[in-house]
Amino acid sequence: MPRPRTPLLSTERIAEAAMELVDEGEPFGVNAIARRLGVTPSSLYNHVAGRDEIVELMRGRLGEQYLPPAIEGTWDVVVEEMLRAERRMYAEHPFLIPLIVGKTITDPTVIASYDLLATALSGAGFPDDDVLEIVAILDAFSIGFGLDLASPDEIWRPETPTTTLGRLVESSPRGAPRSDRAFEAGLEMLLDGLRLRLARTELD
Amino acid sequence: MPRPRTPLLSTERIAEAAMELVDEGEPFGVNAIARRLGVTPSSLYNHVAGRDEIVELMRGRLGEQYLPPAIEGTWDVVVEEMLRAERRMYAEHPFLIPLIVGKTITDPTVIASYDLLATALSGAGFPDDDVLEIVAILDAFSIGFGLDLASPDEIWRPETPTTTLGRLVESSPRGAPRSDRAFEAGLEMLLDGLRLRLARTELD
DNA sequence: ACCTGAACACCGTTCAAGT
DNA sequence: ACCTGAACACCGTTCAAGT
Repeated sequence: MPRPRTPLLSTERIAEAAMELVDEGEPFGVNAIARRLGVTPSSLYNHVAGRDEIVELMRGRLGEQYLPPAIEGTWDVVVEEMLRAERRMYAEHPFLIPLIVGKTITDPTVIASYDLLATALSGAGFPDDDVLEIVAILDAFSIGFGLDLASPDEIWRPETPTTTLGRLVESSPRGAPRSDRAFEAGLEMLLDGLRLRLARTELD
Repeated sequence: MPRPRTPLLSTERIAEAAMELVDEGEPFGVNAIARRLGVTPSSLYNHVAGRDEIVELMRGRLGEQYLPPAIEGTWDVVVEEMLRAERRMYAEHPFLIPLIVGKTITDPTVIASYDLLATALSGAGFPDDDVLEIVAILDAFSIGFGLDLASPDEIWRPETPTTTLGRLVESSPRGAPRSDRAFEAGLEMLLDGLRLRLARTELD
């Protein structure tokens, strides 16, 4: 069945199938996507350059869904809203995180949201030299807590005796609730820290 | 050359070859390790259970090299020393990070260092329910900034016009120096935030 | 323009065979 | 006990052939 009159594939259909795979926690790959679409792996190469481009397609797709194109309010509201949006995104699609980690970001929607953040920080009075550094901090924060969500329920498996860790691992909440509490506490620290930093900057 | 009188392999030699591969940024895998050791891939399975166990071997190896078995000082000194140790570890072996991310930690040395941290926090007066949450924050911080080191030099590649990001990406420092500055700033925020949190706890 | 099928160079893992 | 070599079920990617 070569060259159907109406195309079987498109970047959208490929991205959609890829996201389904990722959300179900299935192993992600070109072959698996092709299987899900009832098509041969080589067919995909008529629409995308390869595996990496499919990952970037997913990043963009989620960016459109979750990241606000504009935010009203002071710089700290922008930071908070953006981090909460990323948090929701990662919480609802945790398995995407290991795939996008360490890949150059090119998707326009996602670039635009980093730009929004950088513009807000710059406008608030953070020196140019500090802005990208702060964006890096925010990113580390976001990715770090995102990975916390993607982690196995059992992060530590002590096989030797411990004085504190073992006891806590037994008794403490696991999974999403613990991670959410940690995120909230971390977010508060981060915002306080940034406000303090801006106040110090303004003293100069 | 089957069954040499003195074994060609051992977990140590395997871990060593694996680390060499990772540090050189070469693709990591069972086959590549075997090639480097001048041996058949299947030989490795006489010493390790598979790829995942080799990754955990590397984690343990680095833990022994970098993580202090004990730290003198107050809880915040413990936190700072531990994070700096992890930072050095990740900075000198950035390509390991994507491999260990999201894998259950079993290595005794690494478990012991998390235990050290948990014991210090618990002894300082942080409530039991908060300790693992804080450890999760520290971990997110550490991994987040570690990944920042493992990232490509070019994190963002704007292909559409931006108001602020593009300009900053052109002019700002890249790579390790930017990441180091961000780490230091983040560490300070984190420690201030935790001290504040403890002070609040002690008011109750 | 868009899909198939064969082919290529890889993976990680298992297992019988050899000493 | 420890290594080899063949085998298996996968990968991602390329490319000629077909309409």
